[in-house]
Amino acid sequence: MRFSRFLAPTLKEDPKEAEVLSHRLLVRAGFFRQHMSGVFVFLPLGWRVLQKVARIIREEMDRIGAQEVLMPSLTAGEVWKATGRWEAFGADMFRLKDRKGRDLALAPTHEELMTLLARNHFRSYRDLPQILYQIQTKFRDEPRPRGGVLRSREFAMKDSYSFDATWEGLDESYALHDRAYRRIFDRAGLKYVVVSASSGLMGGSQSEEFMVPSEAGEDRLVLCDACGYAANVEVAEGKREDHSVPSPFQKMEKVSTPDVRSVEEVAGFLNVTPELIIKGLVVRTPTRMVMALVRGDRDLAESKLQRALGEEVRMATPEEVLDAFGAPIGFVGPVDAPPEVEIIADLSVRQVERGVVGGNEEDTHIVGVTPGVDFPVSRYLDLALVKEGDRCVRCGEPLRFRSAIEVGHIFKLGTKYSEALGAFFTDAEGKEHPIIMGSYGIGLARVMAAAVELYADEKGIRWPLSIAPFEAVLLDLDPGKYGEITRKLYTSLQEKGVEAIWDDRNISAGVKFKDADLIGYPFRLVVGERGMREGKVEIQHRFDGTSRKVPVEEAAISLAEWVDHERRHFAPG
RNA sequence: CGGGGCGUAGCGCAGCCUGGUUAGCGCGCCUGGUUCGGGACCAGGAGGUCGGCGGUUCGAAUCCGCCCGCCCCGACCA
Repeated sequence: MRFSRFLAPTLKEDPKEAEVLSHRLLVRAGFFRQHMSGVFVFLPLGWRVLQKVARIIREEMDRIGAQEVLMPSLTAGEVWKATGRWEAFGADMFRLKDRKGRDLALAPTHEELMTLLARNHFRSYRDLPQILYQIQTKFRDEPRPRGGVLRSREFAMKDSYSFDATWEGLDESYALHDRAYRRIFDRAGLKYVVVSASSGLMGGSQSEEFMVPSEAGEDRLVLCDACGYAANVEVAEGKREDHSVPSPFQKMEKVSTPDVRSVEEVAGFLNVTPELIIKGLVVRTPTRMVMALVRGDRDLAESKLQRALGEEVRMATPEEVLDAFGAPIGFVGPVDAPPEVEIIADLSVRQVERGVVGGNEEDTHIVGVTPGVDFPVSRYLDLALVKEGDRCVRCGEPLRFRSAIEVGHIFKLGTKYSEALGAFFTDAEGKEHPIIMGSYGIGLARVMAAAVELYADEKGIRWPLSIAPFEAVLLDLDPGKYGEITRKLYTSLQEKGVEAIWDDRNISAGVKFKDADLIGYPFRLVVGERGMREGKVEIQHRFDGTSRKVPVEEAAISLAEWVDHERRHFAPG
C-alpha cells in the first residue's frame, strides 16, 4: 500500500471531543472518526486493527471447537418479550417498528436468538455440547457513551454461547473459554487481570471479567498484591477493620432534622461520625420490597444484595418509598417499618449501638437506636462495597484499587434462557431438560483502545505487532531520488510476507517521521540520503527505539527476520 | 435524568461581556518557486447558512427565548 493513496487523515491537534488518551490518539492518527455520540466511522487503519483482533479471536475460538455464525441485528420484538427483556432493557434498547407497525429491536446482545437456534436444532443429548459464536455489531442506547470507542452505542463484539447437557459440561465449556480468552489477549499483546465478577441472578453461577488496568477504564478492581486475589468492586470481599464508635445518645428519641437527608448532612447536623448512622436503602425485587441497612461509612453493593435475595434488584423509586413508608427517601428507617418489608443488614450495622436511623416521617430521625433491640434485623450479611483500608479476605494484606477496561467477560448462564424460550433436549432416558448455557463476550474496539492506553508514549501509539495496522512502514525520504530503490524494497518485503506500507508522499521528512510515530507501526525502515551515502538504510523498532543500519541489499531480509522474531512473542500457544 | 462546559472555514481556536464597515488567526487545501533525515520557507489563492428557529433593534456571531448537537462529572449500566 502506498501511503499517498491511503486514507489516513492524521491531525496535528487533539480533536476537541476526545478526552481520554486512546481516543485522542486514535482520532489524531486517523484510525476512526466520530459520526455522532457513541457511533464511529472506522477508517482503513482502524478497520485493519479490528480485523486483526477478529482474526486472532476466530483462530482461538475455532481452536476450542466453536462454530462461527452470523445473527441478524434487526430482531423481532417478541423474542425479547418472551424473556422479559423487552422491559428489562428499557431505554437501553434501540427499538423501531416496521411498516406494518410490528415491534422490532436492534439487538443489544444475542442470548435470545442463539437460544432459539438451539431450540430448533439441538434436540438430543447427542447434539450436545455445542459452542456457537459470532462477531457482530451490537446496539445499546447507552445513557452516556464515553471514552471514544470504550463505551459506544454501536460496537463490534465477539459473543459466544455454549450449550451443554450437564452442569459439568458447562464447567468444561466455561474452562475452554477461559483458556481461549487468555490466549486471545496474550496474542493481542494485552496486560490483563482476570477478576471475579457479578454473575447477576443465575444462582451459583460463575463469572469472570478480563480487565486491562488503565485510568481510562470505567470499572474498579480490587487487587491483592500478596496473594493475587482480584475482583470487581461490585462483588469484592474484604476483611473489615470496622470498630464501633461510642454514642452520645442515652435513650431512643425522635429528633427534628429539617431537610437533613444524606449521611453527611445527618452527621454534620447531629455532630456525630458516619459510623453511628444506619442508612436504610429501599430496593424492589419483582416480588417484594426489602430494606437494606448499611452503616453510614459504607456503600451498598447491589450485586451482593441481589445474590443474597436471589432475585433481580433495583432501587425503589421515591414514589414507591413514599407509598410504603409514608416518608420520603432520606428519612426512612427500620424502626416501625412496614411489616411486609424484610429488613436485612450489612455486617457493619451490627457494630452500631445507640445510633441514628431515619424516622419514617419527613424531617425526622431517631437517635439512640440499637439494631436487634429497637428494630428487628432478619439477617446480617456482607452487603457493602469494599473500601480503602479493608484487607484481603484470603491473606489479610492490604487491598489495592485500580481502574480497568473490561475487554472480555465469561459467565455461566444456566437455564434461564433455555427455559424461557423452551430450548429442551432429550436425555438418554427420553426425558426433557433445559439446555444449560454459558455466554462469553469480547469487545473488539476495547481491545484496540486498551492496547493504545497500555503502550502509547509521548510520540504516539505503539502497537503490539499482532494487532498493528501494518507491521512496518517504509519511509521514502526522497521519492525523486530513491523511489525506485524503495519500491523494490517494498516489493521484496511483500514477497517475504511482511505487511508494510510505503510512505511515498512528496513532503518533508519531518512529517513522515511524526506520522509514523503517531500511527505506531512496530517497525520503520528509512531510505534517505544520510544512509544511502553509504548504501545503507535504517531499521528501527518503535517500541524500544532500537535500530540498525543495514546495506540496502540486505534490508528486506533483515527486516523480515526481525519481524519474524517479534511475531513469536505473540504466537499462539 | 441532575450539574457544568462548548457549538464561528476540513481541523484547532479568537471575536461575543460593552451590537455598527469586506468576521479574524494557526494548521490543512490549491498555484508557482526555493527546500529536502524530525510537523520547512517565500509569494499568491480558494474556502463561512457564525448549530437551528423565533424575538429585540435602524442594525445581531454579539442581547433575549425556545430547540438541536457535542464533551465532562454524577446517576444508570447481564
